Amino acid sequence: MKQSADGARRAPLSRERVLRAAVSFADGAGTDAISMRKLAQELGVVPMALYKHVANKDELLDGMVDLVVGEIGPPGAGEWRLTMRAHILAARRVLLRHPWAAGVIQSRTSPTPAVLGHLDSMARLFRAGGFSVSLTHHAMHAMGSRLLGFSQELFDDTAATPDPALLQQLARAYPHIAELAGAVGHDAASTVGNCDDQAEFEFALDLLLGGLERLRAAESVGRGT
Amino acid sequence: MKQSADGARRAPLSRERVLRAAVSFADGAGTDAISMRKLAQELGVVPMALYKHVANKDELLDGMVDLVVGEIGPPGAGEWRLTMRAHILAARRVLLRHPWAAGVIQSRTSPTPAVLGHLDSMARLFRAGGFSVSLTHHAMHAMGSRLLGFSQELFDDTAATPDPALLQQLARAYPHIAELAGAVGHDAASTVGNCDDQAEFEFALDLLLGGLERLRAAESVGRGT
DNA sequence: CGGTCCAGGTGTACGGCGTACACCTGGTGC
DNA sequence: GCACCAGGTGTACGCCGTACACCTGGACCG
Repeated sequence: MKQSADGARRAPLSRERVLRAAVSFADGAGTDAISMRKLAQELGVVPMALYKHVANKDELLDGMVDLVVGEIGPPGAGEWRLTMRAHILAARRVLLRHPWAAGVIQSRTSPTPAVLGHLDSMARLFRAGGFSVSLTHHAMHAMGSRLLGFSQELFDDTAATPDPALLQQLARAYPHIAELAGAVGHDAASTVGNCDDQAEFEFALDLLLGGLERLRAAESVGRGT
Repeated sequence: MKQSADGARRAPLSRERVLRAAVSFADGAGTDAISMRKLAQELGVVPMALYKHVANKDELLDGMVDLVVGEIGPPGAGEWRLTMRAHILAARRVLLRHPWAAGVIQSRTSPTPAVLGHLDSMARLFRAGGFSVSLTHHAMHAMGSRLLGFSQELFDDTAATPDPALLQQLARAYPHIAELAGAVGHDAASTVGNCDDQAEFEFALDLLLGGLERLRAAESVGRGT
C-alpha cells in the first residue's frame, strides 16, 4: 500500500528529471531557494537521493545552466550584425525567463557544453561576417559579461587540462573556439586561457569610449555646440 | 594575568578594525573564506563579538566593499576620454588587488556610499566632457558591469525609498546621479531605477556592434577585401 | 568611596546547509 | 531460488549565520 500513500508511487528520478525540476523550482522560488534539501523535498524524496543522479551541488548547477543555455536556439543567418544582434537578444530573453540563471552562470568557474556551444556559434557568426580570427577573439572578449549574460572570466586558466586527446575532441566539437585559442598561443592545442586580460580589457574599454565619443560629437553638432 | 596570555591583551575591536581585518583576510584567504567565524578567529575573538560592530554579514560585506572602492582615488582632470580611461583603469587595478571584491560587489543589491561616489564622479566626468544628461545616462549603463567592475543591475528598483527628505540629502551628496535620475522620471526625486532596461541593453549592444563593424571594415580594407 | 550603568566580549543553542557512509529494497537475470 | 545492483533511505558530521542571556571591567556620579 505504499504506492497509494503518495498517489501514483512517484515516477522514478533521473538526472534529466532532477535537473528540470531544479530549473522550474528555481524559476518559482528564487536564487537562494536552490538547496539540495529543498529540491529533494520538492521532488518528494530524501536529500541524499539526489546524489544518485548528480555528483554534488556544483554539478547540479552546471546541469541547470546547461539546460537554460540550451534554450537559446541556434543563431539565424544573414548579415552578421543583424544576426548577432538577434542572437544576443534571444539569449537575453532566455536569461530574463530564468532570473536566477545569470547569477549562477557568473558563479561557475568552468564552462559547460551548452555554454561552449553558445560561444562557438557566436564565434562562427563573427568569422562568417568577415572578421579575422584575431579580431573575432577581441570581439568575443568585448562582448563578455553584459552582452552574453556570461562572465568575462569564463575560463579559469589555472586549471590546465593537458590531455591532448581530450583537447582534440574539444576542438572538433567547438571548432571556432579552437580557432581562437590557436590564434594566441601558436600551437592550436595550447591552453585556452592564455590571452592578455589587460589588453582585452582595454580593447573593450576603448571600443566603448570611441563609440561614446562619436555620439557625443554628433550630439554637439546637432546642438550647434 | 589574563593580559599576558595573549601578549598585549589585544587592542579593542572597532568597526574600522573589523572591516580592515576582513579585507586583508579575504585578500589572503580567498572569497569562500569570508565567514564570520573565521574572521573572528583571525581577530582572536569569539564569533558573536563581531556583531557588536556590524549588524550582520551583509553589513560586513558592504563595509568591505566600501573600503575597497574607496581605494579608487578621485579621477584626474583633462580631456574626458583620457581621464575616463585612466579612472576606469585605476578602478580595475584596485579590483585586481582584491580578487574577492568583484564577486562580492556583484552580489550586493543596494549600493554603498563609496560606490555611489564612484558612480557620481564618473557621471561628472561625462557631463564635464560635454555629454548631455541623457547621453550620460546611457553611457553609464553601457559602461556597466565589465568596465566599472560593477554590476549592471546596480539599483534594485523594487526597494522604493519614498522618504523625500532622505532623497534630497542623497541628491545633495551625489548631484550627478541625481541629475540622471531626474532626466528619466520628470520629478527629480522619483525612484532611481525607473529606466528602460531593455532599451539600455540594446544601446550598449549597438554601441559595441557598431564599433566592431567599423574595425571589421577597416580590417577588410587593409587586406584589400 | 560605593554604587550604577553600559559598551563590549562570551557561551550556548538553534536551524539550515552540503554531503560521507552504511543500509535497505525491489526488480532483473542467471 | 538466488545473487546482484540501481536507486531510495537514515543517521551523522562539520560548517554556516545569528538570537539571546550572560558576564565584566572601566567610567561616571552622588
